[in-house]
Amino acid sequence: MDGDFQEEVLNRVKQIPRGKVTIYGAIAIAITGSVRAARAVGQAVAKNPYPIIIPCHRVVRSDGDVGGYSLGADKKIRLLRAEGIEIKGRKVMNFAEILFLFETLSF
DNA sequence: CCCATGACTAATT
DNA sequence: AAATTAGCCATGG
Repeated sequence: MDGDFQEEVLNRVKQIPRGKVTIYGAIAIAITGSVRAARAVGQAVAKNPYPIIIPCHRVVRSDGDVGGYSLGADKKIRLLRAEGIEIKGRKVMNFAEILFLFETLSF
């Protein structure tokens, strides 16, 4: 697909429904086809120009840890809880239940 | 073009 | 189960 990697990332982030989360690796796979670009995805969302508006707080680590946030991890946790997501310590509860993954069109 | 950086991961200890 | 480690990739200097 076209253009800018960061733009692709933000487009995916916008698709994450309220009350759910996805992981960096899932976005990496959706865009590049490999989980290896997960770290680059983190770099991209770190520069998110519109936190909250673009819900990058719904992107967490593969192990269920909330991960980082430009406005601070604690802010990220508050936002997620406000959306009905339960968090214990730094871990997302019911992880598998609320995990959102992207479509893999196979023709 | 080479090098460092980081909101990551998987594997290992 | 928590901490380390090496690997990977898109940026920016």
